Amino acid sequence: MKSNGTAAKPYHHGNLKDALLQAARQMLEEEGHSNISLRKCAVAVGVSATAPQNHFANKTALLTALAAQGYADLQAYMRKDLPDGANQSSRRKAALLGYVAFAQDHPALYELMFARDRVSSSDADLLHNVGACFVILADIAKGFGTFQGDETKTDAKQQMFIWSFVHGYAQLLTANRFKKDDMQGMTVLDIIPELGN
Amino acid sequence: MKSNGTAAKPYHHGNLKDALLQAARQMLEEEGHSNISLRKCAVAVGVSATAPQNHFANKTALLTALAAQGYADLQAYMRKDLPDGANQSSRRKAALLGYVAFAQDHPALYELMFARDRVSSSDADLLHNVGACFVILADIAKGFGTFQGDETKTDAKQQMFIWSFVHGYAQLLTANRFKKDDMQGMTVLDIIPELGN
DNA sequence: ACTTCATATGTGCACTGTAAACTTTTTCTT
DNA sequence: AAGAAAAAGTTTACAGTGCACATATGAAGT
Repeated sequence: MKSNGTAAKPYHHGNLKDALLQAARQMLEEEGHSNISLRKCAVAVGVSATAPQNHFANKTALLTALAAQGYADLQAYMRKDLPDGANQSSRRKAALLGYVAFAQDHPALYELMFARDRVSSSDADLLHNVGACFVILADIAKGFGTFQGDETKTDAKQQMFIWSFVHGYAQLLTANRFKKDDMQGMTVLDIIPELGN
Repeated sequence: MKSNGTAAKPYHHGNLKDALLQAARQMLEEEGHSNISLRKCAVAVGVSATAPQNHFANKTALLTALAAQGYADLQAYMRKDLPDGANQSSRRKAALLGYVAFAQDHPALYELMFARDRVSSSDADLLHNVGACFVILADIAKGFGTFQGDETKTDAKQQMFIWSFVHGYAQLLTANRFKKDDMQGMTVLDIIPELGN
C-alpha cells in the first residue's frame, strides 16, 4: 500500500487483546453479559469481525478473562481502605465495604463473575484471582462469631459465613431486591447482627 | 389432509405454552440459561420453529415465565417441612433448609432467577411470586439477632440479613466456591453464627 | 353458512459464533 | 541480508438464532 497524507492504519493492531477486553467490558456494563458480541467488540476496536479468534479461543474465553479481571478488581476494592496494623474489626469493616462498593460500581461484571455457564471455572488465571480474593476474606473472617459443633472447622465456618453473607447482600443489592426505603442511609455493616464479639 | 393409518397430528398443539415451558426448563437444567433457544424448544415439542411467538412475545418473556415458576417452586420448597404452630427457631431452620435444597436441586433455574439481563424484573407474575417468597423470609426472620442503631428498622435488618445470607450461601454452594472437605456433613444451619437468641 | 379469532406454518432477514483458507507483517534462523 | 517460520490480521462460508411478517388452519360464535 502506498502512503498518503493521512496516517495509514497499520495492519497489526498492536494491542488487540487488551483493546478487546476493554471494549467487552464497556459493552458488559452497558448491555449486560448476555448481550456481548465478539463481532461488535471487534468492530468497536476497528478490526475485522473474526480477528478476536486470534486472541480468544471462543467467546467463553473472553468472558472468562473478563471475569478474572473482575476478581482482580474486587481484590483491589477490598484492599483499598484496608488499614495495615489496625484491629481485626476495623479491617473487616473496610474490606466488606470495599466488596460491596465493587459490586455496586460494576454490577454486570459482578454477575458475570458468578455465571456458571459463561465462564470456564477451571481457568488458571481465574482461579488464581479468585484465590487472592479468598485470602482476604479468610483473613477478615478470623475471630468472627462463635459456632456450634466441630471446633476444628471453626475457621471454615467463619469464612463460609462471611462470604455467603457479603456475596448475597451485594447481589441482592445490585439486583434491587431490597426495598428502597429500608435502605435509607444503610450499609452492609448495619445488617450484620451483633455477635458475641 | 387425508387421514391415513397412523394417528394424524392435530394442527393445534392444545397446550403449547406449558409444553414449551417444560422443554425450556429441561434445556435450562441441562445446558444453562445462556444456551436455551426458542427454536430448539419448539422442535423438541414437535412444532414449527416460530410457533413460540404466539405464546411468548420474545425470549425474555419465556425466561421470565421460567423464573416466575422458579420462585413458585422455591416457595414450595420452603414451605414443605415448615411446622405449623411450632416455635420460631424450628420454623426458621426448616425454611432455610428448604431454600438451600431448592438451589441445589435446580442450580441453573436458581441462577436464572437472579439474572438481571435475562428476565424482566417488572413482570407481574414474577413480582407476585417473588413477593410470596419474601413473605416467608420475612416471617422466619422475625426475632433473629440484635442490631445496632435505628430500632424502627429492626425488622428490615433481620429480613435483609437472613435473605442475604441464605442467598449467598445457596449460590456459592451451587457454584462450587466452597472447599469440598470443609463441607463434609455440613448444612446451612451450621454456618450461622450463634446470636443472642 | 359465515365470520372471527386464536393458533399454527413458512419465509425472510440481520446478526451471531466459529471454522477454514488466505494475506500481511514481524521475528527468528542461518 | 535472505529466506523460513510464526504471529496477527483478512475474507469467505456456514449453521444457528431471534424476530417480523404474511399465510394457512381449525374451532367457536353468530
